[in-house]
Amino acid sequence: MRHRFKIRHHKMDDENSLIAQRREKLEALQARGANPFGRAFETSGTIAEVREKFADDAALRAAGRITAHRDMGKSHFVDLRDSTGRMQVYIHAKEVGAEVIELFKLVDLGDFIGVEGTCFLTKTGEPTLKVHKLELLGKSLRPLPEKWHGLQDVEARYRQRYLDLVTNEQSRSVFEKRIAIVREIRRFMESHGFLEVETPMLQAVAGGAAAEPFRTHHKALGLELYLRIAPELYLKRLLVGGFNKVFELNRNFRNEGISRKHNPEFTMLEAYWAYADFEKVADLVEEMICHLAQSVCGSLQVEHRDAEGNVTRTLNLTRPWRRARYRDLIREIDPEWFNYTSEKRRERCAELGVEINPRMADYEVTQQVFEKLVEEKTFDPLFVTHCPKELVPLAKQNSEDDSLVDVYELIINGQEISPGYSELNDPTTQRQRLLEQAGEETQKLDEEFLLALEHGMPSAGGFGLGVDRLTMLLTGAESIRDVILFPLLKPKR
RNA sequence: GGGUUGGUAGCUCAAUGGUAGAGCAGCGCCCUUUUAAGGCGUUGGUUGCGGGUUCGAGUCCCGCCCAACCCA
Repeated sequence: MRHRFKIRHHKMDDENSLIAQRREKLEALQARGANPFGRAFETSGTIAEVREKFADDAALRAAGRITAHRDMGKSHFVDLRDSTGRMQVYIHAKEVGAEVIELFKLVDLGDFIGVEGTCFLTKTGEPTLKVHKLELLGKSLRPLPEKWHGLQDVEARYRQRYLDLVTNEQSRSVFEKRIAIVREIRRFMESHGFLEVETPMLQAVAGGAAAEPFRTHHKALGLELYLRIAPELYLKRLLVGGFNKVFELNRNFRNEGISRKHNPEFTMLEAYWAYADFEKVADLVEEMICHLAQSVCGSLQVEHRDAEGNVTRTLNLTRPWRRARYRDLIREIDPEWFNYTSEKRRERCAELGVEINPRMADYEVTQQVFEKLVEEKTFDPLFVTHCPKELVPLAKQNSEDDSLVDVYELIINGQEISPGYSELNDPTTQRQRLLEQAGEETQKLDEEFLLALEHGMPSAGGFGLGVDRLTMLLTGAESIRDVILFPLLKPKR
């Protein structure tokens, strides 16, 4: 910003001159008795609201961050921005007191200011506030990223998300959508009679899923604890306790690899519905995701775009969604698949370009085919039902075919989005399954949970829904890091 | 964990092994309604870190750090 402000060119050791200059302006402000970091400032509303109230010659007050400055000599145009929009502000040397001009000389791009001004339209028709009062509300000591390209560096966008949000419109829009998704999930679940509950994140036994947990320690109790990998076993205790419909929408933690689809902490919706089954749950999830798409994207046709704005894919969420049995989907790849010997299946994998390793059991080989040739190629919603029990050991067995379990796996956009179960409520079977799953590590058995089941749990349907992945598919984000405000990164240095 | 690509000024990006540059931002000057304002001038660098090769390294080699993508 061009000012007739004398900069003393003493260079600080650990700072570049841009920061030194701003510090000098800060000191100059303090020397004048101005408060560079401001106080409460009454406004006529958010910037979007101020724009709505805009009327010729009306006096309005607005506050925001300065993101641009156009210096015309005696007159200055400043862009004031908040999360709701942008407002042009006009400062004229002869029409405003010398005090305001002196103050304005010490203001930089990135500073927060509050102004009071009169509405007028410029020659080009831009609604503008002609300033007569100006107050500093927060001095910025570091320059913002460039106005035109914004912050491009991917690493910096994750580490300094605040700069990403300030400069990149599309990034802020993704997070606003995420916020709306979370809000609408709560509204939807509550309007369907589900109660939101909170269950422990610190658990003595990390159960409810097969995943590596994070360990932590409780000092006063001298107790080793785990961050939960799932809330399932506590939510089921609540069914035992007589709650009919419960859900929890919160963080889970898994101490595993990081990828485009995985962050060590991630947000899940998990819900249990007494006297329902996986098919009723599937109906509910279908209805909910359609509601979310409609309210957040305004359509059931969800378009994904590349950086240039070209549509790369359109997901069609129109109901009813396809439901198909696991084995039928495999037969669509190869009608004879289940008549083959183990050896023949492995040969077919090679022909189909599906990589397998020799240690895999037959059902794992089939699952590889499923993942590569069905899941990764399915974009419109698909409920996969009647999975083999080996894949989902903790669900209820099918009453007609005990090699199958009563579950669905919902696939959208080539990813698993939501699993749904007819929940296992037989304590004896549940104990056997958990024992098999725990193997040698019997300390992983949640005896308190099994005790609860023995008191009687109603038949129930349950489901999980990955909120991060759902946000990815509704916003078209390619990476989970683009839908998590502060994804986990290694500390720099 | 493996492979590939990348890390240069506050930001966005250039630079055959031969004096590290541009635009924006900043600073100075001009301009009384501009819109990525404009014009003239100008400051700013431990090229991620550490070694090596070379008369000479941002560039080539080795190691390390961080990130993105792919694979496990």
